[in-house]
Amino acid sequence: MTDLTSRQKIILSLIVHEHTRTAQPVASKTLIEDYGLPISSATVRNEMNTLAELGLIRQPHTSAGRVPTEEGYRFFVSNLVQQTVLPSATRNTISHQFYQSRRGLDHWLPLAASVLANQSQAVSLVTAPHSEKIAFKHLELISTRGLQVLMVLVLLGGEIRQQILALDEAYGQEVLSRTANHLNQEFENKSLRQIEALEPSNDPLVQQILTAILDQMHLSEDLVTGELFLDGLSNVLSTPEFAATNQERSPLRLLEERPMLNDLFSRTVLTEDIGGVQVLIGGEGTWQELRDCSVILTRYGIQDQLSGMLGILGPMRMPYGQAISTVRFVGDLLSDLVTDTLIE
Amino acid sequence: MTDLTSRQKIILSLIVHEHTRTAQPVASKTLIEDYGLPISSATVRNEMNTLAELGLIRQPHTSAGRVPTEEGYRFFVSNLVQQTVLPSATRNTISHQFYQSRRGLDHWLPLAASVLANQSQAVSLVTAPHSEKIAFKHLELISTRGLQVLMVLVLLGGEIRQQILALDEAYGQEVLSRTANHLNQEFENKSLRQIEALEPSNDPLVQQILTAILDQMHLSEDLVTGELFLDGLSNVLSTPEFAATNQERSPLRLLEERPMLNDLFSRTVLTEDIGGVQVLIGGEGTWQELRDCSVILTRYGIQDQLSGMLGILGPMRMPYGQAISTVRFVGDLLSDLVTDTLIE
DNA sequence: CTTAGCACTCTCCGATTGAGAGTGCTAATT
DNA sequence: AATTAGCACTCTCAATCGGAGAGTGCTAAG
Repeated sequence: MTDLTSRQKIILSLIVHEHTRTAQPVASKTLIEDYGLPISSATVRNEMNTLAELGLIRQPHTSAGRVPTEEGYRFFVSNLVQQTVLPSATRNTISHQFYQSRRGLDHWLPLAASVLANQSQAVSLVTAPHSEKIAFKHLELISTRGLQVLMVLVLLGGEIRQQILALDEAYGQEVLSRTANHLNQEFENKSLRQIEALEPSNDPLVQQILTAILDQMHLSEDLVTGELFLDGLSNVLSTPEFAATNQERSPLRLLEERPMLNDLFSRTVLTEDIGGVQVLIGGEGTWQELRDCSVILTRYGIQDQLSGMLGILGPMRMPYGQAISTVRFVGDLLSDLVTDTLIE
Repeated sequence: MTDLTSRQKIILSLIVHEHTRTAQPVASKTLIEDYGLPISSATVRNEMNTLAELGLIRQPHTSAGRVPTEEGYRFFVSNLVQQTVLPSATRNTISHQFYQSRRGLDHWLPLAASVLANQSQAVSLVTAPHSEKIAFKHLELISTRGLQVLMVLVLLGGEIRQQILALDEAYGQEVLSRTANHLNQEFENKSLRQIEALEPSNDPLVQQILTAILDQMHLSEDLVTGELFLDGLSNVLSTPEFAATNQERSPLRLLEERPMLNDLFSRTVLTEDIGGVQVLIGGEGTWQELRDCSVILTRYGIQDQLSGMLGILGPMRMPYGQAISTVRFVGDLLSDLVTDTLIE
């Protein structure tokens, strides 16, 4: 598939670049004039014909300029895109924002979304990191009033889940604390499966709490529950690709449908895989809504322990080089932060 | 201001109703044909002239039908809107969703947003409830590794805040638990101000933790940090009022700007106040972006203790009766739930 | 005060037109 | 064999025009 002459590659790159800039079909004359190609427009047109036969570019209509096809973008991203290095000033500014602020994912995740959106001028998505293996870390029972007890459950990895329990019987804070401590010793670092396998207790209080703990751990197992941070919606509202001309078919709809998003995230086999950064171009036949869009995703965190997804969604006509670099950079940054603050 | 004849009120109501339905200017003939008014179109036109002089309706251009003005909608909402009662089937369905699911705000809030969005076919906003007075409830220190400690802070009202502390010196879980218990006894139910007023401890560990606690309590004081749940974006993407024709001026932009949102929420003096539900029509001169939109808001929770905001944002042309009822219903529902599970 | 009647105005839609952009093809050149 | 100049051709886009239709405002009669 790499059997393009170097001149054809240059021309394809230029078409992609120019079309990204102007959103217009690219004329042969534009290329030689604006980019100073040392050949004539007729030659460019001949090459364009070849590229069109290969399905990499197309004409919106006879006698118009050329536009990259989905395939064309794919070829470009796989073979031609040059990773831009973010200017060190930009990198420093971004890092600084993360390291100066209070430590904690609750700040970092929205911040990551914000940075991604601003840098890429697209929509950004960041999911909260999620443990591969759910395991118990710490339990706390806090008496509130009447039969109500606030249960705070900390999982390995640092995920915190809370629930209000309505107990069958009133217990003092004294008893609750003792029970919690007892369970803390018994369960520490045990996985969901291990806890499930333990034989049930006779104590009704323990039984009730155990049920709640298992409930919460099961919930935490589902990706669906994880928090999702979005930003940059306003960046794309005005672009034609996101306009809701085609009623109800706007790509933004995807962002509100958790099942679809999880599907998107869990798609491990993506067509383009650039050093951990995955590029999904034009919905890859699966997502109608993304026909004119691209998604750039990466996983961050710690392999097999605590990881999340982060990426951007923008028009297919997108500065891929910069976008990929930005996603990678922010991903690496978050990975470092997560590693530093891992609860184990 | 209520000095309209009853016939004028009927005509205004019908114009509002019809325009809400069709989004088109309303002709005099339409009113008598579709709504069976026992008068002629000429009479209707005369009345329309009066209404136009009062600034309640206007013509987009000479010889077109009439459209309600901002003032017209305001008059309608203040004087004419009839609160529809949600069908009991609908009410039951909604209640059921809340009461069947696991108890906990983390489920209820997104659910409320989803219900509001579906019912109103507009964008919904729900903020997490927030304590008026920040006060300490419970502290937990969990040793993780090295110098790192996970601090979990429960505030009165049930808000949970977590932070990872990097201590100066390594302490065992033993010491941490003792310290936490000690602070729990000393601080229980104390407000931020009271804790600030206490004289500092000599223990360096306590000092460091106290700093973190106060930091977190201060953060919790800012509305800005509260979580915000949105839903129903796709409901309005295709409506002209939300289209980003006027670049960067889409009402949806507001939803990404926390300062603006807080401003909106904190605006206590709203022009229309219907039994706790506030209706903001056309941005009220303050929000340019909302020129063609309306916001229906209400506060839920427990007065002076733990409360949040919830509401919808839709086109000015909106079925106010139903929208107001829905907002009120969901607000009351959440208030009940919050009251039931209050941490005190 | 209400209404029938009618002229008037303004929008909307389709058809028409001309200019301009950009191509494809052919024949000449390197 | 590859490149290029030249030119006719095609298609879009924007502007213009005109007629149909919707809806009003006004006047005069009931």
